[in-house]
Amino acid sequence: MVDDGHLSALADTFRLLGDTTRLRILLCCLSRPVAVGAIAAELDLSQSLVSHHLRLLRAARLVRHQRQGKSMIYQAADDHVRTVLQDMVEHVGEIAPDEHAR
Amino acid sequence: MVDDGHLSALADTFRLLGDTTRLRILLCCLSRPVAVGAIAAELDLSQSLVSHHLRLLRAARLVRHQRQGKSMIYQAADDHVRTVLQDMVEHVGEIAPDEHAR
DNA sequence: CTTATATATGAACACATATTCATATATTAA
DNA sequence: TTAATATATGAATATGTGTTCATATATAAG
Repeated sequence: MVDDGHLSALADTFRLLGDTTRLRILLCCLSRPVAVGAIAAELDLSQSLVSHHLRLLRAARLVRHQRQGKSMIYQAADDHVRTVLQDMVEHVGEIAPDEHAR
Repeated sequence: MVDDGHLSALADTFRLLGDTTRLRILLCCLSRPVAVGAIAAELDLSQSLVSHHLRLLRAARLVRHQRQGKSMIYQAADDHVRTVLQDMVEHVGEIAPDEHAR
């Protein structure tokens, strides 16, 4: 399923989603383009912190950005990203009362 | 999409997949049940390390296990886990030549 | 019982990284 | 040009965590 070449890239991408702050940032721009400052304001985070995280999300192609005047507009890269998030949300949401005797 | 209550659980689960060793372990038992020792042997890892990682994967319900004699047999929890992995593999595999033309 | 095998666990260390602070870069307006 | 606004970046630090080693627990056989 995964060759060694893609293994570290795969882990890198998952690890980026493994931080609540980055997750919030990604979720914040999941369905619409948002400026850096707006993300910081909405999530009550420092501009610097948001920018640092967006840089990492950008490097993993989880978000894309474009300049709009003085602002930089970020949004989730594609539906693929949304699908991964949605699937994991469903996994986490599953309650396992008897740990599934499958 | 995600309430605050599930946010940390979501991040925790992603973070677990963000380590190459844990990913290899999970991939190793993705399509069939495998004993701890067999995983360690196949991936050339110490038994202790594999057990530590399996404990974490278990806590996140990414794998399930059952005793079989002296061995503990582990396998991926369900198809949901496989779907998440498959989706992310596809994301990582996407080469974006035009993405750089900005 | 003892012995062997398989797995789990606690502690310690080494390394990675999220956050803050200060500062740099870029764009727009005057 | 200068000033204001928006974002990016480098350094330092504090916290988190993957790994190793030693040891404990559990099952099976003699």
